[in-house]
Amino acid sequence: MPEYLPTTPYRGTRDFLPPEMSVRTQVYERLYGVLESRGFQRYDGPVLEPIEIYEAKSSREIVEQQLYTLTDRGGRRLALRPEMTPSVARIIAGNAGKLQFPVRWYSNPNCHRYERPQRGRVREHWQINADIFGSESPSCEIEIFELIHDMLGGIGATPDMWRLRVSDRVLLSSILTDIVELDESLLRGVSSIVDRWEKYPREKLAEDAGALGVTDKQFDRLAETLAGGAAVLDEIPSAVRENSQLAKVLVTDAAGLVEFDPMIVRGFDYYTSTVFEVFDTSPENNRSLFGGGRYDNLVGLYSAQKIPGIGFGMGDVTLIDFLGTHGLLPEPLAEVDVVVIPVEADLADPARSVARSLRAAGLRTSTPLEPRKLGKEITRADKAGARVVVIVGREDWDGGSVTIRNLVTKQQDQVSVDSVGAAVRASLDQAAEDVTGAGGAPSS
RNA sequence: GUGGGUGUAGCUCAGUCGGUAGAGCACCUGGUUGUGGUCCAGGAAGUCGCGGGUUCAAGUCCCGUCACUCACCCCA
Repeated sequence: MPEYLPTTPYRGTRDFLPPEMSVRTQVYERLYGVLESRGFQRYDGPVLEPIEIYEAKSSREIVEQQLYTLTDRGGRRLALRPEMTPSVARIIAGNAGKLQFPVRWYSNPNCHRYERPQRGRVREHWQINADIFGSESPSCEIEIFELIHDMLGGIGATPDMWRLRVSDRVLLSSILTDIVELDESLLRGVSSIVDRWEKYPREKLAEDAGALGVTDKQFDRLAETLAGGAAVLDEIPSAVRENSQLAKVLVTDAAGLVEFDPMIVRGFDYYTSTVFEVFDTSPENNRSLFGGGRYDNLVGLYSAQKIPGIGFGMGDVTLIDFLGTHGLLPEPLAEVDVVVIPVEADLADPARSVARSLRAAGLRTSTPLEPRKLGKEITRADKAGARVVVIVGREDWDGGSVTIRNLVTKQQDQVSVDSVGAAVRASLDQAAEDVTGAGGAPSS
């Protein structure tokens, strides 16, 4: 008995068969289209990076528990990238001399984290990253917020399906030190408690805060402040607000793009000001979809230049879950539009010739790779999603014609070889009209 | 790292009181010459997750293990 190797993909990674790949590709292409319509340019980088670029600024959990690491033959310590931001900061720093700042960049890298797979989380995912580098203007925040609206709109989501909640690390620090009157040494620990605020019972939060050294009075003040939401903005000293990118956005028309919410914190250490997170509003998928923020010091790890950045990462797993929850997933694309079927094996050459002219006419066309009975081939063509087959028979061909059969309308016509492209196209258009006419789909 | 659920054909699952495996769908072939979806007939396809134990006998009982999955932790 031979011992076979496993066919399942490595834990937490996925194979994408053509139908799933088609769905993913269609979603991505819409998103790329939106990004490029706003002048974002695509870049890419290596999946392997020196481990140090994560040790410096990513969250501690990522580095200590979730990094895939390896040592190369030269003894260099490397990691599979768990996220793209450190890489893009490195690329920006290394090429700053030839770039015209500010730049708008995007990418769609696969990223790896060693963790336990569950809904919405795997070990390898693809994450669209969109970032702006080289500007401290709050216009960058507005650009990113508008981009998020456009991207979600571009994949069919309506504004009631999601919420864009924003905060600012500068404002949060002020809330914690000026309003709650915490010592600065507690900032990090208490920020983490704020991050978990919605997910835990009050007693648990109080206990954790107490363990850090937060007094009951301070905790109550914190709870009261967070419950007040945006009202806290008025209490924050104006000198602080001048240092907050987000505060500047919130006094413009663009304030309507977001909801200020002091409970938004996010786990990465490198965020310095604006932070934001998009949530699904559906009760069935009530979760954070993606998020990002401003990181003004990350490029500074690589060079003396001060190049601020702001951006976000949108992962494919949560995005596909979101689209599925709201019934927004596109249908997989059919294999081909047309299959050209020779009735006899020795008509394969004519069939390929007809197929070539159909492709020249812009139609996705295939021919059978193995000879089978005509009926079988029509079945296969139908299952492949072709709406038209072209039948190349001996008598027709000798007389300079072929037969086109529309699998949707069942209409069948004999046409001259010269006009086959136009005839198939007309047949496809007719079938499409029949479908939309009968379906009565809403226009929006 | 912690806890729960589930592992039988490609898929969804059944399998009684232990007696060495079934259905539906899908797939392939045929129902005579160049016409699909229905119908009919036939066919192929299973290390019952894996290892051990109990037993004359294990898909079934016991132990272990692995995988998948959901949740926690944390986060995207």
